[in-house]
Parts: sequence; C-alpha cells; structure tokens
Amino acid sequence: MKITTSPNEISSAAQDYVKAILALEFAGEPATTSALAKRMGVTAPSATAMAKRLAGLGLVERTPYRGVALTDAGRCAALEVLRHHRLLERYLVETLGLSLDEVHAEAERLEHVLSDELEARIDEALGFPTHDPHGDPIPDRELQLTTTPRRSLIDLEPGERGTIASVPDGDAELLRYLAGLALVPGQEVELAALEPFDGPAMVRSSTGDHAIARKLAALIRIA
Amino acid sequence: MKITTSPNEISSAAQDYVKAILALEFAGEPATTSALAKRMGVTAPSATAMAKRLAGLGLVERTPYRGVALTDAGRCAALEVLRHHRLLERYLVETLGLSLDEVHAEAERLEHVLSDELEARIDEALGFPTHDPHGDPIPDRELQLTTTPRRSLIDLEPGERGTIASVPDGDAELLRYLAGLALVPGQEVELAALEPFDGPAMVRSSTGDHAIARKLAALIRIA
DNA sequence: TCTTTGGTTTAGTCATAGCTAATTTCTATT
DNA sequence: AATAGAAATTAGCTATGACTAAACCAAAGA
Repeated sequence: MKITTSPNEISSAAQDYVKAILALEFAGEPATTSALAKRMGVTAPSATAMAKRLAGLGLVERTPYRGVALTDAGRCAALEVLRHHRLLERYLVETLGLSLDEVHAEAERLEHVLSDELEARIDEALGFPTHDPHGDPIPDRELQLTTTPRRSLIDLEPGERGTIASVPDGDAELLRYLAGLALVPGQEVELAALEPFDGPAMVRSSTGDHAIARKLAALIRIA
Repeated sequence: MKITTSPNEISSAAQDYVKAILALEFAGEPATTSALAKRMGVTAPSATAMAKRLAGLGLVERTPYRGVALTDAGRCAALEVLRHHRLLERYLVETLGLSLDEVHAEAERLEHVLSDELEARIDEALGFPTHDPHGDPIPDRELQLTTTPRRSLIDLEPGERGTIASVPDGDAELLRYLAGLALVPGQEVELAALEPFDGPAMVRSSTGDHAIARKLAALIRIA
C-alpha cells in the first residue's frame, strides 16, 4: 500500500522523522536517538531503526551512537513537509475559520497527502502567503525559508510596546490560553513589568494586564 | 504507525476496500474476490487476505469462495469515506477552483485523513451541500444517502432536452473530454439523434453538436 | 458423472514500522 | 585507569498489506 505522496516517494513516517530532525536543528539541539524518540513519541530502538532507514534513503548522515544530521535531500524533504503544514494551516484558517489551536492537528495529518499540484493551487489561492497563522514563516516554492531574527516578548524593555509576530505552534491548550488573553499574532502588547525573584512577566494586551510565566513570554516573538 | 483517522480506527486500506465493496453493491455486481482485486488494483490473494481482515473487524460478512457483503458497520464505514470524498471534492472546487477532472484524485488521498471535526466544518462552510461537483449525492451527517433515480442522456427521446445532473467520477481523461464538449452538470443538453446501426449519440450542447459513444451517453444522468 | 477451467484460497516472502528484552558503547566519576 | 550509569544498539516479535507459486473448490461442458 502506498501512503506516500511526494515524487520522492518517502513514507509518512519518514516525513515525520525528517520534520522532527529539522525541528531539533532549529532548536539547536543535536538529533540524538533519544531526542528523536521523545519527539516522535516512540521508543529508542524504533528511532534507531528509522535513523538507519533514513540514512539508507540518503536523507540523513548517521554516526552510530552520535545521532543524525540532515543531508541536503533530507532538509529539502523536511522543508517540503513544513511548507505543506504551514500552507495548510493558513488555508484552513482562511477558508474555514478554524482557530489557532485547532489547525495544527488537522494540518499534521493532511500534510502528508498534499500533492504538489494542490500545494501550488493553495499557495496561489492564498496569494503566496509568507507566514502561517501562528506567525511562522512558510518555505517558498524553492523551499527557501526566511527566518527573521526577532526579539521575544521577554526581551522588551519594561514599558515597551510591540506587535506579536508569532506564538508557539502545536500545543492546543496553550494556544487557547493565549487566545483568551488576546495574545495572538497581530495584537499589540506591552511588557508592563518583570516581577522580581524570578516572578512572572506582566503583560498588557487589549484585554488588560496578565501575569504569564517568563518561559512562556520567551516563546512569544515580537515584530 | 497510525494512518487511521476515524474513531472506528480503521486503516486507509480497509477504508478503500469497503468503499470499493459499496461501489460494487451500487453497481449491482457481487463483491467477489476477483472483482474486488480488480477495483483495488491488487492481486486476488491480497483481496482474499483483506476480505478476511474486514470480516474480522465485523465490516463484512464473508462466505469463502462466494465473496463478501457489507455489514451495517461496514456500510457506515464506506458511506463515511464516501461522504469525506464528496465533501472534499466540493470543498476543493469551491475554494480553489479545481476542475472536475482534477478533484477526484486529490479527494482520494485526503478522504482518509479528514477528522470528524474538519468534516463538520467543511460541511457547514459549504452550506451543507447535497451533491458533489460531478452531481453525485453526498451522504448527510447521519450517512443517509439520497439517490434520486434519474434517466440517462441516452434515455431521452430524440429531440428532447434536459439538464445534466451528473457525469461519471474518477476518469480524468474522460472528464476533460466531456468538459471540452460542455457536457458538465448544470448544462442544458438535447439528445439530437441516435445514429442507426448502433451508431453514436448525437448530442447538442451549448457548444454545438457532438457525436459521443452510446455507452458514454448512458453514464450521463439527466435531472 | 467426470473433468476441465477459472476463480479462490493457502503457503510462504517481503517491506514498513512499531514493540520489549538484552547487550553494547560511551561518558563521566571515582 | 576502572567502572557505574545513561544512551544506543542488536535481537527477536508483532501487525499490516502487498506479492508469487502452488493447491484447491465449484460451476459448466463432455
């Protein structure tokens, strides 16, 4: 049975793994077996086995006991999946009005069965969008990913204002919480204060003042 | 790895099989091993194996050497897939302007990863459509399928006019041919004549007169 | 009734992708 | 330098779903 979709003929599972490896690279963490296993919700031996398969496909460079690194082909495959994911998120939000916390899970399943043709049609219909609804950049047709270096909300000077550029993707609970505080891309915010003794960040949004964890504030990017 | 999507937890492959069995039932053909194998593009032993699996899942009643028949559960599963397929076709045509010949293949892949939630959202966004772009009925939320008995184009009296209700789904080449003759759902047509000696059907559409095979005319339904 | 033949099923493989249990390797600490 | 503990790997199993080759039924014709 074929589950694959891209011309490259790489399985859904393999796509998910390269995506996870890319995410680890973005996070600056080494793509070790255990890190991969954790991200994929799989046991270590399963991750080892897949790492070997990916190496066999030429998608990663594998050093036993050392982890894996994406090859150019692997990075392309991962960026392709990322492009699918983010385009789909945008598409679902625009055409169905899905909320920020719902889109991720849907796109997660659709991303593997999106043909190049349909990808292009969606891209066009949306006017070649550059960012997904969470504010993350969408790789372009050439898989070029433009990552604008941005400050976190936590890096604002107390009293400084800014516009939210992005919020973290993937955690629906968290996104519902943030939406409840009007902390979503496009919204104006002010870092009112950083409470002392490692206290929370006081954030002023259109709905008032809110105390949120510093760690969370660090995940919110400012334009 | 999970490929399944519905709460029932039935695999993409199983979904495709029950869909094929339903199609055979609609066509009035018995769902024998070879018929199934042919429709699925698979060898007979593969079809036998899947028939057993489906029986194990309670989706079909299997009589060895006799073929299979859908149980109520199996029919529901199949109708659910059909609903996904036809809703998606409608969705893609409305939001992206895909053409009749393109949608089928896309929906074919997407139908297996559509969540109930997303299905409901699409249904709502489209205004609870009753028919897909080819004119085939979409099972409703209760999986009720309203099949209006319709005459074929071939059954019109020579000189009689009518509006095309549906054209066959699935064959992209054919659909491009029909679209080129303006023989698509909603279009007015007249059966100008049936050429003698088993000759073609002369069909008058908005683009003029066209000679098409009788077999093909029999597949075009009139409202 | 017997036999032929086509359709069906069994038997045995393969690939993917997951698992547990056992083993091996690396690393950090004594 | 030796060794304990964490991380990684191997070994061996499971399930799905496809395949070929071989065996087996069943409906029809002699």
